[in-house]
Amino acid sequence: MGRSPCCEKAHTNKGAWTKEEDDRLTAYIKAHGEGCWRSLPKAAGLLRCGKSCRLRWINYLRPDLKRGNFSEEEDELIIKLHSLLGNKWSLIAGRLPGRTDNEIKNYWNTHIRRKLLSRGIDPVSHRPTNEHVSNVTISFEAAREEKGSMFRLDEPKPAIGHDPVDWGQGKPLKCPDLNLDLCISPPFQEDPMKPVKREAGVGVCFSCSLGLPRSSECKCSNFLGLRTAMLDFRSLEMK
DNA sequence: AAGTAATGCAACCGCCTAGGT
DNA sequence: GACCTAGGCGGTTGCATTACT
Repeated sequence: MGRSPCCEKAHTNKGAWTKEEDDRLTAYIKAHGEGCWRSLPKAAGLLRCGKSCRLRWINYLRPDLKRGNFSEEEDELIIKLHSLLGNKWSLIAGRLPGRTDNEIKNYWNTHIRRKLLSRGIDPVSHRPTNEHVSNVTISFEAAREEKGSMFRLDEPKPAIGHDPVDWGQGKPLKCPDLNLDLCISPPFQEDPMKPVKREAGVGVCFSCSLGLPRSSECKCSNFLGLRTAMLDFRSLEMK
């Protein structure tokens, strides 16, 4: 059994909005403000789903929207933000006043993707498409979105420069997105001819190397079994 | 001029999450 | 903690327009 639909589909219009519907929605929101999208259609006399009203208002009817072509600066900012945030269109839109997530998403898919590909850049990874080295990008994006993280990207955009380091109202960010342009190489060995000597507290037991829960006898100092099992940071070369 | 393919974009769909009970 | 609801988001679709043959 699935969720109940967000509205009564049998009695709702679908497809393109008419001028009259736009006028009704605009007039209602101007009079009563945004909010309670579920009940809005009925109150405004619209045969539309609440979600549809919200989308129409946010994407096309809001008075603060900037219509028209994207500038070169906006292009570059979108590319930069996408390289940091990925497909977080709403967050990207939050940094571009007057632009909506839907508009940016469409613009990305129709223009910027092609632009990057023509430059020989992969629009997903933002790396040259002919790059053969296996790269690892370590991002704190996921952690950042959690409560209590060092800073939040969904804060209102300060009227400072476009560089992410400026987003903290001029204060240096404690943890900007970490993109070390790392690549994986064989594990570090001071002298490849010497056998590796593991000191107490440095080596890992078998279970830790597999990432299994630590046993009571375990004296490993590894971090989630990553020290030698997966990520010996000494072996991550800075490019 | 007509037919077809490519493109752009508005709108929808389904999932996720936060907040309330 | 479980459940429900509304709002929000990203992916996808479908239609109108434009470009090409």
